[in-house]
Amino acid sequence: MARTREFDTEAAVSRAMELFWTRGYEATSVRDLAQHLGIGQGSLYAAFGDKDGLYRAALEHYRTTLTADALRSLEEEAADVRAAIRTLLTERIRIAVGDGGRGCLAVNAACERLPQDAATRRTVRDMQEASREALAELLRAATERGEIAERHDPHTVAAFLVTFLNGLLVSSKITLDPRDLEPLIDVALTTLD
Amino acid sequence: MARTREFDTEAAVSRAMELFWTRGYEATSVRDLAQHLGIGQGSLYAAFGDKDGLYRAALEHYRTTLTADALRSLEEEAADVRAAIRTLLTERIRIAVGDGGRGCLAVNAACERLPQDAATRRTVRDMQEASREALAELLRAATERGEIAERHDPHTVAAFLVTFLNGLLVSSKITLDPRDLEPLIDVALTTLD
DNA sequence: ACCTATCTGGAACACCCGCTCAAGAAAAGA
DNA sequence: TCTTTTCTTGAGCGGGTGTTCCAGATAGGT
Repeated sequence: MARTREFDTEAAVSRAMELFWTRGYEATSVRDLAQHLGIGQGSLYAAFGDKDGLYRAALEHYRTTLTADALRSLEEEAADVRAAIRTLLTERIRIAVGDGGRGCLAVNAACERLPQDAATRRTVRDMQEASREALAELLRAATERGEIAERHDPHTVAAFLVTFLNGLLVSSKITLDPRDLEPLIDVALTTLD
Repeated sequence: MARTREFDTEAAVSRAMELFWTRGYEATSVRDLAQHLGIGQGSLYAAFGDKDGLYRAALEHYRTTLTADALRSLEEEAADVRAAIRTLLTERIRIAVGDGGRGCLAVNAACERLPQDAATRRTVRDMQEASREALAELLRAATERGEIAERHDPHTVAAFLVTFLNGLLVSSKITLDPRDLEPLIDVALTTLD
């Protein structure tokens, strides 16, 4: 009864995410996007409303893929918190130095679009709170097992780790060599002793 | 022999810095800038070359004013490293949450303009290396006095603190309430025990 | 008081932006 | 096969961009 959409929406969002990630929001034009996604501008607007709509879809895509990766990574090493956290942070650095130092889309979004864009603030805050809570639960369990010291509240340590990760993701854009950053993880992990 | 410039260049750079700081590079138009500085666009281009030139001048102004503040702050509490570092980080948070969460111009610059802009990468890297070295020297002296433990190399701890500060400056844009962030400083400072 | 060099604001330029719209193409039901 | 509906592309719209240029103003040297 009607013509079907020719392009895969999720694949398009994924490609848009790549572009926004390395170039930022303002520096990426709708023409660049349409060309990169392999569709016309009309299709883009029909599917996503406007440039900002596509950006939010990209940010949401980033959240889900990253969350999935992180959860998988954490479950693999549930036995050793330190190892689990080290793996998590190391992996995030590895991703962030890619493409000449693209960093983290969420951190980039916060830096470029805040304080003006309230929607971005909410999205990023939600992402970080989810990470914080997952880490807090991990730390709480490890404290119960006696694996780490009790000098700090698990929630506070979790918040510390999330903020430290923000820092690593910024530094990844400046430094590019993971070997300069990885030793900092060891320092951060001594807060668990 | 010639007409003299009517506006104070440094004051103009300072006001440009304010605008770039809260809005970012791309989202700030040359017309906005000229109006905010109270000069015509012709004068702006005569004095700074182009938009990017004014941005670099603003970033340089940021570096000098911030460095001056930081050095003054550090010298005041040279007797107690922990207090000195806590004061430094607290003060930076206080500035970063201002204006609805403007963050740090250097961190914002890195996030918005890297990896494309090599000049910005160099400037920001230099700023951070200077901070790192100042902190490393502070930590080295404190280690000699037996004030902090020797489990980590001072240079590594200094790099850790700079990266952690990057994280705080990002989190300041998202969270806005210093009281949510200050406890994280205590966690970070336990790396010195 | 005149001349010259540099300043001044703002109009004008070419270009690119985000976005819309019209005309044609493709799929599914009659 | 014809119709209907939604897809497709790309030209076009109004407006904003970074930048240039010009006519007038203002200072100091002669």
